[in-house]
Amino acid sequence: MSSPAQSGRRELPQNSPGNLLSDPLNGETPALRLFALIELIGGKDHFVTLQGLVEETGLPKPTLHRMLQQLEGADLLVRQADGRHYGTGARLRSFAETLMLNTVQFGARHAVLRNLAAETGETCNITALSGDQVVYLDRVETDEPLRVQLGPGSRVPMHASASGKRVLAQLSTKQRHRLLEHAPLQRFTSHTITSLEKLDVELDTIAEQGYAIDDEEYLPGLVCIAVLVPGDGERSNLCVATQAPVLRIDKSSATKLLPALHRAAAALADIEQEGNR
Amino acid sequence: MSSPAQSGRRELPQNSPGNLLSDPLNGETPALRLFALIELIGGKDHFVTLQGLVEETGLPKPTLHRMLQQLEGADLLVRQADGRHYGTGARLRSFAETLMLNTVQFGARHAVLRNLAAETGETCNITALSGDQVVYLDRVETDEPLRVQLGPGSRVPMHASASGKRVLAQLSTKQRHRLLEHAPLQRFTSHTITSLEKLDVELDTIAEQGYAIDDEEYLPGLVCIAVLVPGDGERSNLCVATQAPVLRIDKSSATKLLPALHRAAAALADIEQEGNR
DNA sequence: TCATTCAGTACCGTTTTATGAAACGTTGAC
DNA sequence: GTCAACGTTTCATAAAACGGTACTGAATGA
Repeated sequence: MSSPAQSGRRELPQNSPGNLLSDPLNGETPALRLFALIELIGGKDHFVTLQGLVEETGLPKPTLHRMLQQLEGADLLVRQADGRHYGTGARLRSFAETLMLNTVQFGARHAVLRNLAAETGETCNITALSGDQVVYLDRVETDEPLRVQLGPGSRVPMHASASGKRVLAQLSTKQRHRLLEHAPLQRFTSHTITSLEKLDVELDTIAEQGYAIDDEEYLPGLVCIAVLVPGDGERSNLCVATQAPVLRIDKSSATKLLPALHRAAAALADIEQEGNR
Repeated sequence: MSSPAQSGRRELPQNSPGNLLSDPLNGETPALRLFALIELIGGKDHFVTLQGLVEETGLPKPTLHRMLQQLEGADLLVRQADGRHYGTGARLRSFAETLMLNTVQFGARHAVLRNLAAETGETCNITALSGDQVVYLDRVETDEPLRVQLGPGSRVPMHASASGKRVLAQLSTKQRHRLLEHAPLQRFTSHTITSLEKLDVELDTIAEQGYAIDDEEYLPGLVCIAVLVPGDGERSNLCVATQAPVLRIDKSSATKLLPALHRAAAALADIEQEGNR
């Protein structure tokens, strides 16, 4: 029962270039700002004070005070004996442990991915369609010094990525257009497909051959090849992909990776099957 | 002065009528309720759906929907391939790991470890399962000149380490296989267990006897013995372990360290339970 | 095929929280 | 005693969450 087609909307992430990790403490909804504060404090190997946080974050003092109070009340932070230094609380540590313990699913996925990366010698990703963008769920980097940086959690448009195109290709023309019509096909490189007609042709080809290639359509010099991870039904929005600089792998030689990719996809499908209870 | 009756805007939980358990999802401030939702989802070893959460929490559907949307937008949760199951996102996992690395350094954990190292005269570690590998959270080195170098933060495969095997041993056969079957059991030494069947036998033995031994399975000449640090619930992914060259401690003499290890594990469990101070 | 069902999503008036400038307390250094 | 640096409280305003109701589209069934 895969239902990838989602109604077009959403204006949440708004990951504009300058705003990535720069200050998650500003411009977000209060709850997320609170969480970002926890992250900030939890990421330090020393205690923090109100004043220190004021200087570091630029937030008004009363605001931070209220936030800390709230977190302390929830036992997420703990005030030290001197009353002015905050550290992480028991609940937070317990949470971290539970979290790590219950990521069996993720662990299994990661193992498959690492195996694939070892086989291919290149950076490998697991991606999923989320909203109207492709999100990187997990990644294993190659050892090669020459590589592209794109952390897990980052997002990429559908029409300019191998994974995005592969997912789109399994939809009917009508469904594709419904997903695409609300956002223009933005151009990133000279190879980016920016016309709906050309994209349709490309997607039909992809549907036929089973794999998609991003031939420097998003980042110059970066080639990527993606195959679907089959889901319960006939459609899926999960992909596994390998990427490399065009210097090492070009559009034609990329197909040599297909056997390994398909093997990994089958393994991931197995895992997914178990995961939904 | 610790005055328990805090004047102020927020009355403490004081579970109002009709609450099943201590219900952190009701009666709290929105931000904390959001966090409680993350905890709820992160504490499960399977994915959740909107409908399932509605039934479990009793919160109105639109409210939960909004919360999930918010968390997904922040990359704290990720929607699975079918678009209706939610799981923990990359940001959350990365947060958990950072947290464990940082909370371990200062504070009582390190003291326990140092004490254990003094008692045993060998290098001691605290480790945790992260993804599909074992990560070293903290370590105290022996004074002996002959020793092995493996810094904190470094990773080791599950099937070839005492800690990894000890953690695996508490899982069901099915869960173990889900984690292991899709990536080969890589061989490191002639002692490495590379067959699933043999590993299963070994893990069952470990579950029974309570401790795991790495008998030169990862590095030639290195023996390691690990026990679990009990957590809140049944399972834990935290281990404490001692390692030494086979010249000083071999497979049979390693069990002499067990009393000290168990004492340290109990101490660490206490620390986890109580928070600090 | 068309009707039905139901999980998931959007809407929007109401209620609840968060916000932050300013003022107030408290502590400790000199 | 005065000062300075922080932590804490107040309060009018702005913003966000809330949740009943209604809509949508995919899955299911007749």
